Amino acid sequence: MTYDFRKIEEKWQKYWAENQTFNAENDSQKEKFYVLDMFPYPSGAGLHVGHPLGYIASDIYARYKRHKGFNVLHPMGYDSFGLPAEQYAIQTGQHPAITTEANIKRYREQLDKIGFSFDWSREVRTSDPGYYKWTQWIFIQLFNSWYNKDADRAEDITSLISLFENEGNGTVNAVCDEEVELFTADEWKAFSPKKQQQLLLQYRLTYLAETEVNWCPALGTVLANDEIVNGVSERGGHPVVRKKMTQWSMRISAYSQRLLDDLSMVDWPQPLKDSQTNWIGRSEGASVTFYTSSLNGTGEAFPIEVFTTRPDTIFGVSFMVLAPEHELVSKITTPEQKAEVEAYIEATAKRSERDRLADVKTITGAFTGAHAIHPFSKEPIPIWIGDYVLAGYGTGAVMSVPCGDQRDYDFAKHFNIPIPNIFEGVDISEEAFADKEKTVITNSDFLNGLPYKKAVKRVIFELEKLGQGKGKINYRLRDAVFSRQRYWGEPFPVYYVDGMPQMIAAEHLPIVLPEVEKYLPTETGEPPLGNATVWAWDVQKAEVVPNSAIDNKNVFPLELNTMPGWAGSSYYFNRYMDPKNTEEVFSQEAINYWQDVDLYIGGSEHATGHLLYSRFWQKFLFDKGLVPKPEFAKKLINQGMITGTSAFVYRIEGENTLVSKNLIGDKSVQPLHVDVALVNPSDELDLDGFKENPLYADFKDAQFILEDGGYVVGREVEKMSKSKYNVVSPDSICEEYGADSLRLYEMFLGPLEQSKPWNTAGISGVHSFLKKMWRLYHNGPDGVFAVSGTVPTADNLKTLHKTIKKVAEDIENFSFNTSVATFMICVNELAAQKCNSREVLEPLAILVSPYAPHIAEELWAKLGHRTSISTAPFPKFEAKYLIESSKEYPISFNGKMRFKMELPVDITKEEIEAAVMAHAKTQEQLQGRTPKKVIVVPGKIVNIVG
RNA sequence: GCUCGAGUGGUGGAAUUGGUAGACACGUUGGACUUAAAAUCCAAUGGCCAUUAUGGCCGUGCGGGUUCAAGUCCCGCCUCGAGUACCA
Repeated sequence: MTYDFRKIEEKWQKYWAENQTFNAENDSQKEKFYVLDMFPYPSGAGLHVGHPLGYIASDIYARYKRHKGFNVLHPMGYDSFGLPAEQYAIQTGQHPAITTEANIKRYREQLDKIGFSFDWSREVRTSDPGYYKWTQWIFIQLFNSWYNKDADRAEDITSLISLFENEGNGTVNAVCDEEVELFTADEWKAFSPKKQQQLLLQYRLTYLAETEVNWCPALGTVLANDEIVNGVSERGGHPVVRKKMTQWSMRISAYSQRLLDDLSMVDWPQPLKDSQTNWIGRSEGASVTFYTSSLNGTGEAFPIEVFTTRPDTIFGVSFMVLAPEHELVSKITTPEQKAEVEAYIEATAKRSERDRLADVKTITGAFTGAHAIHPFSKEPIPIWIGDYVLAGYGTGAVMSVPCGDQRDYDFAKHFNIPIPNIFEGVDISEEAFADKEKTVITNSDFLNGLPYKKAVKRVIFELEKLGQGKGKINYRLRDAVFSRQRYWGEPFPVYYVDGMPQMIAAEHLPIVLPEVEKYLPTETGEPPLGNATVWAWDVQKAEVVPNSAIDNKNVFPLELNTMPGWAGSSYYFNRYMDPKNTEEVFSQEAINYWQDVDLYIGGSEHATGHLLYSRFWQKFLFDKGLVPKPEFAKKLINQGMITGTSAFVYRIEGENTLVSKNLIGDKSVQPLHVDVALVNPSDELDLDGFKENPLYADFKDAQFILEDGGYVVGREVEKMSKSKYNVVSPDSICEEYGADSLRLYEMFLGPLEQSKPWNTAGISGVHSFLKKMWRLYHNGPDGVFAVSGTVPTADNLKTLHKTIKKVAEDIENFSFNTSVATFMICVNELAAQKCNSREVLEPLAILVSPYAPHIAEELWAKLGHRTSISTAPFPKFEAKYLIESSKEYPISFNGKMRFKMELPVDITKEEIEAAVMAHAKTQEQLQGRTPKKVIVVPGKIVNIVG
C-alpha cells in the first residue's frame, strides 16, 4: 500500500473538525497550557510558505503538550480591521466587510489544509461587533480611570473626584497633562460641570487633547510613532507632517516604569526586550529652571525648564538652545534678532521630517538676543534656537554644556560660542568629553573636585535649596494617539454634548459601525464617518438615530474617528479564554483558570507596537482586578522570516534575446525576475509555460540561447513578495507533497528564530522520509500493513529510546529542526534493523504525531486504536536501554584525533591509560617518544601529550 | 553613530557544560533494478597531497591569546543582517 497522503490528510482533517478534537475545556481538572500565535491580518494575497512557520512550531508544541497530559488552549482568529480592505473599498466601492469576509474564508481554507490543531470554536475577529463591543468597553474603563502615582496603579475616576472635592488638586500625585491649573476644593465645587469635565480629562487614562500628531496626507489619517519608519508611513511609504489636531490619546506614559521593570518577569528574546527598553527610553537626571534676564527683551523674567542627564556639568553651561517650536521663542526674541529668528523658524518648518533626518550633520540655529541667568554664577547665558533640539522630547529646551556634549560642542564651535572647560585634566580642544566614569569636576564653585555621582547629588541638593530644580526621571515614551481618520475600525462609544465627550453606557454596546456612501473623508475634511447619515446618539431612546434628529438636547453627534489597528489586538489573548461571553469581556472563572499565555509565537516587527500596547492594557486590566497577571505572556519566541529564492532570466542588452545563465560570459545583460513557478528544481525554465504566460508577452518571439537544451535561470535570495515573483504558496506544496511534508520541511529548514531561504527542491528529503516511515509499518507482501508482536531487540529499544529522549529535549528547547533529523535517523536505523515490532512502532507514531499529525493518526488507527492519537501519552524515556558496556574512545595526540579504540565503560582512568599505551598504534604515533602527560576523561576522550 | 544578532562544505544546517568538526538532508557523481522512464535501493562526496591497503597536511570570517584540547572561552579587527537614530 502506498502512502496516499492526499487521502489520509483529507480524512483526518475532516475527522478533527467533526469530532472537535482540539476544543479546549474551561472547566478541566487537567493542568492548563496556553499556546498562542499572533493572529494575522487577512490580506488579499493569501498565505505564502513563510507565514505558517510560527504556526507550525506552536502547533507542534501544543500537540506535544496534549500528549503530555495538559489541557491545551490553542486558538486562532483574525485582526480583521485594517487599511488594505479600506483602500480597496475606496477604489472599488466594495464594503470592507465583504472583502474581509472573503479573505478570511481563503485564509481559513489555507490554514485547514496544513492540519493545525486550532480550537476554531474560539475564533475571534476584531471587526466583529460581538468582539469590538469589548474593545469599546475597555476604552470606557480607561476613560473612567486615572493613574495614582502614590498607589502606583490605575484607579477609578470617582476616587479622584472625591480628592478634588476634599482637597482640590494641589496634593494629588497623579499622571496628568503637562500643565494643569491648581485649584482648591472650594474652587472645584464652584466650577461648572463642563469645566469639571475639562479638568478631569487632563487626568483620564484615555483623554481628548489637542496634540501634535503625525499627519499622513496621502493616507488621510494620523499615525502613531511606531507606524512611521524613517520619517515616512510604514504602510505605503508616504510623507508624514506634524500637525495639531484634537485626538484621543492613551496615557501609556503612566506605565513607563512598570513596563520597563516587568520586562524582567517575562522570558522574551533579549533583542525584543532591548528594543522596548530603548523605546521607553528612561533617563535619569534633573530638571532645572533658568529664568530669562529681565535686563533685556520685554523686561519680563520667564522661566525656562530644561531636562539634563548631566546636572553635574551645570557650571559648563555657556548657552541655552530652545526648539524652534518652543512657545517662549516669540516672547523673548529681541527686536534686533526678530527677523533672523523668524526666518530660521520658517526655514525649519519647511523641512520635512525626512530632510531633517537625512541631514543631521549641518548645524543650524539662530540667536534670540535674549539671555538667561545662571542659577549659581548669576552670569547671563545667551539663548539660541536650533532644530537639533526636539520640541517633542523633554521640555523642548536644553542647557548646553559644550565641553561635555558633542552636539553642544559642535554647535558652539559653529557659532563661536565659548567652550569653558570644567573637567579636571581633560583636553577639550578637539572634542567634548562625555565619559561619566572618568569625570572630575573643576572650575565649578562648590562642585570642584567631585566625581560625577557625588557632583550630581550635590548640585540637585543646591538646586532644590534655590527652588530652581530637582532630580527627575525622563521617559522617551509618549502617550499614544488613539484616533484614526478611517472608516474600517472600531467606532468610539462616544457622543458630544457641548463639545465635551460623553461615554455611552456599557449596556448599549456595541456601537456598530454605520453604513456610508463613500469611504473617503468628507468635503469639509472630516473623517469618513462624517459621511454617515445615521450617526447620532439619542440619549432617551439609547440608540443610534439619523443625524437629522440632532437637537443637542436629547440627540447628539457621535464621534467621527475610529480606533487604531492595535486596539483590538491588545487584549484578544484574554478574550480567547471566553470568546462567546456576551455579559463580560471574559468570566473570572475563565481568566482564573487560563491565567496567561504560556507560549506566544510571532514576528519581531511587533516589538514596539502590539507587544507594548498589549502589556499596557494588561497592566491596566490588572490594576482593575480583571486579570490575575500583570504580564500576559510568559514566554515569547520570534520566528525568523522565510525568504524567497527569486529566479532571473537574462536579456542581452538591446536585443530580444534571453541567454541561459552559464552562457552569459562577458555579455552585457539585464536580469529580469521570472515567476518561480516556471522553474524546476534543477533551475531550468519551463520554456513553453514562459512563452504562454501573459506576463512575459514581450518575450513571445524572443530568441533563447540554451545550454544542454535547457534554459538555466539565475537565483538570488530576497524577501518573499508578489512583486519579486518568488512567492511559494503552502497550497501548492500541500497538493504536491502533503501537509505533513510541508510541516516537517518548514521545521527542517533551520532554527525557528533564524531567517532562512525557502527552496522547494529540498522538500523531497522529508517527503521520502515519510514514505520510508510508512514502509516501516507496511512491510507485508505487496506493502500491506503489517506490524508484529515480536519482542523488540536491544538495538530496537536503543534506537527508540534515544529518539524519545532527543525529541522531548528538542521540543522543550524549541529546536524543531534537530528533531526532524532525529526522526530520520530513527527510521533509517529501524529500517536497517528490519524492526516491525508493535512495541517500537506504536510509540514512534506518537513521537512523530506533533510534527506529522496526519500520517501519525492514520498509522495509529491502523494499529487498532479507535480514538485520536492526539491525547495518547507521550512515550516514557527509559535510560536503561541506552546503557552501553563499552565506549569507542577517540585517542588524540596533542589534541588531534588519530584513531579510535573500543574500551569497557566500567574501567578506571589508570586502566584506560594502560590499555591505550599498550595499543600498537599509540607506539606508532609516539615513534619512541615518552609522553609528557596523558589526559583521560572517562566516557569522553583520551589525549596524549608529547 | 549606538544597541542586538550572525559568519561552519556547492546549498540548508548539526555539534548538551571546551572533548571525534561537517550529524541529518538537498545537490552532484557512479552503480543496481527496468526495453525505457518514474519510483526505489546501494556507494562516494570539506580542500589539498599521496597511495598498494595503510596515510599525511590544511580547514568553522581575519589576527592574536588561554588550555592537554577552542566552531565553542578571552582580546583586537572585518563583513553581513535587524532595530534605533540629533533623546539633552
